[in-house]
Amino acid sequence: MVGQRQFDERRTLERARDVFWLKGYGATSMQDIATASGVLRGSLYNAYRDKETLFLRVFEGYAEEFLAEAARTLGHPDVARALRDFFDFTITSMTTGEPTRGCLSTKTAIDTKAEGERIRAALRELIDGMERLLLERISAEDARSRLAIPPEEAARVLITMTRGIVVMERVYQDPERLRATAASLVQALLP
Amino acid sequence: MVGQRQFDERRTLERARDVFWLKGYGATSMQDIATASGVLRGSLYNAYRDKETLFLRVFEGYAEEFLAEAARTLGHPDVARALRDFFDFTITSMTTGEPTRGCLSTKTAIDTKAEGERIRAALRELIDGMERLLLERISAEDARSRLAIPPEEAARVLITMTRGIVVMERVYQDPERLRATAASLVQALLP
DNA sequence: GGCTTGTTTGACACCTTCGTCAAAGTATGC
DNA sequence: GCATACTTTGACGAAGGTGTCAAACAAGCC
Repeated sequence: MVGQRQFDERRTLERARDVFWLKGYGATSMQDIATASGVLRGSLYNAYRDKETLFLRVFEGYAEEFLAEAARTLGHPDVARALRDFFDFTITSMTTGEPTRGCLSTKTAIDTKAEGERIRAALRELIDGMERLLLERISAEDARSRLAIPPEEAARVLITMTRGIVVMERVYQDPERLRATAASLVQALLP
Repeated sequence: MVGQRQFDERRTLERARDVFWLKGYGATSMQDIATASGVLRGSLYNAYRDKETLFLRVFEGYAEEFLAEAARTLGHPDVARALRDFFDFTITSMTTGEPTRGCLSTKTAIDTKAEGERIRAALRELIDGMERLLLERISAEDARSRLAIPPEEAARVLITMTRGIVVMERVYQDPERLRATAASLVQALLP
């Protein structure tokens, strides 16, 4: 290789992620990312083709990290506790920052400027992954018998609930309320 | 009055609502609304001051109508059926149109370009109203005893779930799946 | 008819966006 | 030291955004 990339790719993608996360896909301009990363717009276009492709690259890393951390939070031997830990993780993640950053995947799902099929597919992949993790956990011996409804249904209710919590965070800005709602659901699913 | 408004205000606000609903607040331009309504941009600015004020005006009508219809759907004497009817109404509402329009309040809640305090307040008002309706219904004699968790908590879980369903609609475009998820939750809350 | 008062209209100023491109720069291999 | 192959850089074009404003207009009142 000759004309080598001058900027730190890892760092740049991280900055891009932060901007996309905070402002959302549609409201983020390439200039925003250029400013945040210190890489000129032209270089970004040269390296990543366009905004959508750059975003997909960023989202890939985000999803991977998110799933890895989520899996860790589901580790507690008591199912109810594991689920609360899981919700706690997502809530902490979305209420981090000032102003709070919310949830990148949900922002993207709702963003009308992010309706391309590639983005949709990436979103589905992440949500499917989260649902799979939840299903695995609540299908375990100890959980299965305690569930109020079949594990497949419970997993879908749980994953849908995380999305709802994200929206409520935007409206009420109250993490405690979110945790309480999550705990209520867990209570109902594991009576 | 002398210089009277030339355009049909009711019709214009309806068109504006449709555009906001489809594209979301941030992605909608005044020109979009001008085109959809046939009213020139200048007239819109003259009549409504700016985009945010116009939106608030539109949202007011939307919220009122939504609450009225939601209240109607909760009327069935059997609680479980009433709740399913309620979810059915929201799901039908968001999957109407081609492409499906989703949910205006959720789109607005997530839109980073709609972070003004007036808009936030309007959103809270609507969600509070929906929660109140749900709480009233499930606090009724017949329901209270059947609930797996206290009615206040159940109401909050339910309203949060509607928001989650909106997000899942965006990702999977599958109304049946949404209805199934809603039914699962109702099943868990009313065992 | 003419005054008043608001609406309509189209042009305007100014800013931001995306994506492109030619020219300049630079590290490597030979 | 020079050709190669890629990146960087700044300018560019075309499009679209918000909000403003002066002039034209229309309807009622006297």
